[in-house]
Amino acid sequence: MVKNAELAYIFGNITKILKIQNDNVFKIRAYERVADTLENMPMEAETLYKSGRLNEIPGVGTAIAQKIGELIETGRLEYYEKLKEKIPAGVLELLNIPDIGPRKAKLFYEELGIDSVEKLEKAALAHQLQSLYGMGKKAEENILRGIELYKRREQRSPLGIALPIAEEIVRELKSLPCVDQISIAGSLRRGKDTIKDIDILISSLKPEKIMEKFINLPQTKEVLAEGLTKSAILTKQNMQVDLRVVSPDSFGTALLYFTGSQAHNVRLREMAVKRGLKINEYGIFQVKGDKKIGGDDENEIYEILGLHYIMPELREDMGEFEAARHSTLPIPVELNDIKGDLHTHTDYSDGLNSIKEMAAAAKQRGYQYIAVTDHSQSLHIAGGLDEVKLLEQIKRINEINRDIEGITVLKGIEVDIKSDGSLDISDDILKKLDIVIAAVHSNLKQKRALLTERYRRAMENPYVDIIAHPTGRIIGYREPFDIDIQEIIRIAARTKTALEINSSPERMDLHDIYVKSAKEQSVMLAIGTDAHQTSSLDQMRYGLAIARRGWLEKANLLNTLSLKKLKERLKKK
DNA sequence: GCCGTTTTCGGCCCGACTGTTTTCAGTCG
Repeated sequence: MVKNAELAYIFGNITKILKIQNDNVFKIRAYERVADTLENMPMEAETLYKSGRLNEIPGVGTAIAQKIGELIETGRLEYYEKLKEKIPAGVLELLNIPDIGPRKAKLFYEELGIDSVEKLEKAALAHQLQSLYGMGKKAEENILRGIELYKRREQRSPLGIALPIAEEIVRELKSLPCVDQISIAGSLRRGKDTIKDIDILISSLKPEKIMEKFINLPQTKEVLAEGLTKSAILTKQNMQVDLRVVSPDSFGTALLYFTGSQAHNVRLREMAVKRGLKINEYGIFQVKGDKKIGGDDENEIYEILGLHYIMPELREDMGEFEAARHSTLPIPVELNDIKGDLHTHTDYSDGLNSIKEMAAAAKQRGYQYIAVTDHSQSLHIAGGLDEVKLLEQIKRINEINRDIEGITVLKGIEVDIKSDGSLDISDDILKKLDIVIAAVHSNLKQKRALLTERYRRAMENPYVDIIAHPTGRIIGYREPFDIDIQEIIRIAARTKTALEINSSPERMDLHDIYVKSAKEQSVMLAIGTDAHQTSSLDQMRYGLAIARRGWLEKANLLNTLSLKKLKERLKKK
């Protein structure tokens, strides 16, 4: 089985090589588009290939269809092999570094023979890059900073990437009859926005059978460790997966132990000691006589320690013990509390699906409403809407709302906040919308005070309801903007502007710690998937993880409100 | 390389910013 992800990876690499070779930009775009589509489409390309329907994939014509066919049939692609002879893989790696594009990669490779990140770093530290045409001191510094970022990205994966990989492995292991209980553990279970490796815990009386299956999974690229209680593999996506197998009567304490965080566990064990108890991964024991008094159920451990159950997302030793003792733990918001998505795109800008398709997909997910918030005009590349086109879309949505039942499409916009804090769409037009999301997409390196001021102006606009992806970070690629986030939270509170929890895996923005402080200042939050296609509406759960880690309850979120209540709550137009 | 059919050939989203230039290339989104 050739996975879409593998095809996407290869077409992505072809794209990169063609860019470095300075090939026809439209040809490059064609490959790039296909790589992107392959990665995100729900249907397996191989399935389509077998029924002769590859050309149904948008952007796939005869040439690319032939190449996909060759890959599926033979596992390799002659065209790709030839390209790789000219540009080594290490040169492609350079493109993942911020501030390095095809031109610089080519320059470094041809002039200095740089074909790896390590060599690039060496050359930069030796100030060899400065002398190259078009390069200078600052460019060299930027590259060194980019390498640092890049290295960190290598270490952690976004929740939205790691979780599906983990779930697939869990599904496969679960098929073994000797598996008693199975759970994802570690930071992934705690819903952290980025994950270093995947931890999976199984209880079983036949660990050898489980380990055998595990190290021979189709995902396995390399076996890092192999034992009866603990094994580790590296997947084809270079993600480390640790598997632990314990006996059924230890599942609860083992899960507690492997879920962490370490700080949480330390506190928990300290509390046990004070009660003459001892917790390890095999159970909770009375120190006197070493008598086991529990261990098969997580909840039981908290109970024995006189605590309410603390859900994994809160286990960071960030006040959860105190809250558990005083019965002030949040009542966690659940996926079925979510009544709608407040940040989506359609084919009016850079989305893939029509308004109707997005609405139908939202309805299918049990929502009452979906806000269509396409980009505004200054984001040209995303096909941002000018006022004429926006008015046209408003009209279209009114028609659709008359036609469809069971879901309401909210008329919205993701309006660009310009460098001076003014908006990209006039108030006269904004007031015709149900919901206005404002976002910064340009001039990202403004000075802290200036950028914060820019946000202030936007939030003070009477029509702005939500600030999208407030810190602007792209995980592993772009640091959060240099903004005074606490000041922004204060302004949000004063202006009754909601802050977004953007669910797209690479953003996961606002970060949980700021979500919590926003809640503490009575700022409303709104989870938006930023979906550019129907399937991405499912990313809601990643934003939900942030919300839960941010101690949010139903009442702290705009999109747990019914349609009627939401409309009352949005800024008065 | 894909797409459409008032085009089977000629289009195909491009503006802002940065750092390096002395008029613009490279990167980003």
